Amino acid sequence: MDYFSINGLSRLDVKWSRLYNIDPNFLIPRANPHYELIMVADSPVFIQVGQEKYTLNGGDCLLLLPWEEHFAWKPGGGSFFWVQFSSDPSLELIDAGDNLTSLLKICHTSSNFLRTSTNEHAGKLIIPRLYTPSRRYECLHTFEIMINEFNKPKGYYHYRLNRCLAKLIEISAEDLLDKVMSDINLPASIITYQRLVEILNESYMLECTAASIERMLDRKYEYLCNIFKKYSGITINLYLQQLRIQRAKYLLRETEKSVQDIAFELSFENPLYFSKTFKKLEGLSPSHYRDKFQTLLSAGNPSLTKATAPNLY
DNA sequence: CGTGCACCCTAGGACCAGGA
DNA sequence: TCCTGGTCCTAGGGTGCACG
Repeated sequence: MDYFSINGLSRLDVKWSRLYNIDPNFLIPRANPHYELIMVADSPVFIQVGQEKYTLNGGDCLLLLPWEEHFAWKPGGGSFFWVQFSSDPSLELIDAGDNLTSLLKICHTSSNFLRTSTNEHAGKLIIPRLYTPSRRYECLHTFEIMINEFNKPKGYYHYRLNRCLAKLIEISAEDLLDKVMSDINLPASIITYQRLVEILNESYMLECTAASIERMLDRKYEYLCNIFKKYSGITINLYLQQLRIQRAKYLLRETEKSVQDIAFELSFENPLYFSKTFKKLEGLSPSHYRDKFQTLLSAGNPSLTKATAPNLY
């Protein structure tokens, strides 16, 4: 069984959505450049994807990858809803050999608590290639809404289409999570981890020492390092650095404060060390970052404001 | 602001205790 | 016996300082 992981902050874009009544043309192999989600309205649907033959019944869903060849492996059949969409970043195929339970546990409990600007810390959703949603009538209804929006486009219909697609993906991911995780109680260390993240988020601009964190959580710092690394995949120090540099970038863009003042504001006792850390994480020094931003701002793009300049976040 | 260096603190692994 | 929470130990990475 194939599974895919999709970043919780992925940009989903619906390209097309229709109800397809199966006709003889479906015997001819076809492929398209986008992801395609199929949901059977009238069964059966005899569909072959690559070498795999499926007989889908009402309510069954199947996810096809871009350029994946598919066709009817025998004549006849009913109809299915389909939606084509793009995703940025792309969906990742998960090796069938992986332990799905631990993977879901990690996805369910990990880095989504971290408050940084990078997409890699967004929670991931795991969805199966082939599934029958428990809320199938809600899914069918959602497909009907999408097709209606597509047939009579008005107002912000494209935005509503994308929301519908996100809902279909969410239902699929929630189903899988419920099925696999129903008998698993999350360990107490998750609670400690959540409280730790909360403390880091609130105090990253102040002096945040190992001793003070130990006091606040009444746990050995070594243990806190362990669970933080376990659930987030990064170290406490790196996370604090990311939060501080994120704030530094904002101050460099939006204020006239000197690099030294910003360093002190972010509890860097040594401005030189601040520059070094900034360069390590961002690839350029604070002053270069500010210069680059100013250059972009005055490069003639009238829509570029301080709050919207790209490539610098 | 970049680089080199020395020192110290952090993080990871080993280990233990307790509970199921 | 396995799993989870927690502690101890130590290698090496992080940090701060000096200098160009």
